[in-house]
Amino acid sequence: MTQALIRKLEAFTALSEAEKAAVLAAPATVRQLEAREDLTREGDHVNAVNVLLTGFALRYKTLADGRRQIVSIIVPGDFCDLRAYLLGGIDYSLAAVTTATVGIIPRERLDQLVAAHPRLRDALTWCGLVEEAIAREWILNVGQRTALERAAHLFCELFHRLRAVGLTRGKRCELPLTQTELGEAMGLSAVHVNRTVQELRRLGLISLEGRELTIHDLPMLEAAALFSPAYLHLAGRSAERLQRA
Amino acid sequence: MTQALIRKLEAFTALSEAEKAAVLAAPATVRQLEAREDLTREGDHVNAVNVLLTGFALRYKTLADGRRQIVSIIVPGDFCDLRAYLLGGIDYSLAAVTTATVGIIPRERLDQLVAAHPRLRDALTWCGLVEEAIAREWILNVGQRTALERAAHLFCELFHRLRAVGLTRGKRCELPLTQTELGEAMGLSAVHVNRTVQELRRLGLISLEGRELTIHDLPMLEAAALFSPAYLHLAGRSAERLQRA
DNA sequence: CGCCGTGTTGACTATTCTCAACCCAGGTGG
DNA sequence: CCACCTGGGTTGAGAATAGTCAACACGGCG
Repeated sequence: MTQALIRKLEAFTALSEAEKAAVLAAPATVRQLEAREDLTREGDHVNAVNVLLTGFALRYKTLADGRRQIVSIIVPGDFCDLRAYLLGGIDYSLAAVTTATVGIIPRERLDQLVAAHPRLRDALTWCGLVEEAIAREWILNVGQRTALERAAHLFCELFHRLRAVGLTRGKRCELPLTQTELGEAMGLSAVHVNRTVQELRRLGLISLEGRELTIHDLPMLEAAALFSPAYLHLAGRSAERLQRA
Repeated sequence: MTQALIRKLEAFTALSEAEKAAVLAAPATVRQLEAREDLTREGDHVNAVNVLLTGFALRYKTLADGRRQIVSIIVPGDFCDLRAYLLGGIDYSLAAVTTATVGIIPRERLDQLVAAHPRLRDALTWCGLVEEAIAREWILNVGQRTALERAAHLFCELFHRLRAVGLTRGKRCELPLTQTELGEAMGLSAVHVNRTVQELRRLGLISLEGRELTIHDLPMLEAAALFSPAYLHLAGRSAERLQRA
């Protein structure tokens, strides 16, 4: 069930069988989330680390008057709150989009894990760095890209991330967000998202129907998005490259 | 010279004299940067960790056609590239705004440091989490806030962060960014920044002249910005609170 | 059968951008 | 010592992107 996580970690470094087994065994319990259910609210304090196993989730922040911004999309294999137990209180909320399952790794268990398998510590740190890199790209996205570029970019990112954990089928992948939610992720109104998506369809770049995204021409979509996958750091095995150096 | 860093870390946990001494001694060398000089470029690979000791710096990303987005403002005590040696290549560039000095901590030295003082490892991880929290708030900023709110928010954040490391004098602090740069940080054009700053002045909330920012009424400015300092995680000593729990 | 959530469309508005000009202070070279 | 040049800040006018409001369509579910 933590397959996706292992697959992701292996983009950083090859894992031994013992390490893989340790990761697989890490979650003490698994929790089921209903669609729309909150896992965490702003201000909560956590003492475990949650890994998303199946489904989609959103990390979001709200303003006092209700405006909401989605600050990350969480897909299987992603951590919901890596190391967040070090913070006094969490600064975001986290909600499931679809029904979802999360693996709960208690803090002590994580400590044991990295003590027993030192390379996993680096792997987890790397996960945090990638998350941060994605956040930076999102700042660029909302700050500089036009609506069309923004939407195209979001679709490219999601597709690459899902492909990295084996959740694409050919040119297709799941995309269970409503247009309102897509708008909250891109800093656009729902109406404008609708028109923008239609434009991408009209250009023959994508189809989006029934919670499923089809990318007809990924290179073209990437060009339209000014997308370059480097920031996802999935290109492979940076740990190994380091060793050789 | 790493005073600011120590001060910041102490917002997470009280440090022993030995730990403070270790942090002070961490930088193997100090490098001087000219105003506008790049420390890092997209794609670079680093094998050390740089701490900003004096001056201001910017982390930024660019689009193929030249659009530029500043993704973080780095003030004394902040890391320029914490743990970035784990990445295959860096996904951002980093430039000094003013003349600046950075302390260079080689990777091995950092490893020794956290091995000798385990609590410092958590402190550094905490720094990374705070950085990430700031990035999330910036997504919210560009995604949802109006131009006026955005500018007010940026000023509030900077003031709080500088105050935390002892770099404010009463209601004043340095702010050496040009209006063009402020625009690149907020996703606004330089012209619009100008009009927005004037509006904040007209409201009597701030003065901004000669690279110096004065906040006449911080509570009012915070209200105008929908600012709440929780995300900066400076409220103190989360490590201690954890222990008591 | 009717309701609700989501997607779609049109008409109008408004925030923000672009372009272009101008000002001013500080630094440089003659 | 002064002329000039440059980088930043400021202003105005017009254009464009994106937002708002309101209505309607459609499908699934109670």
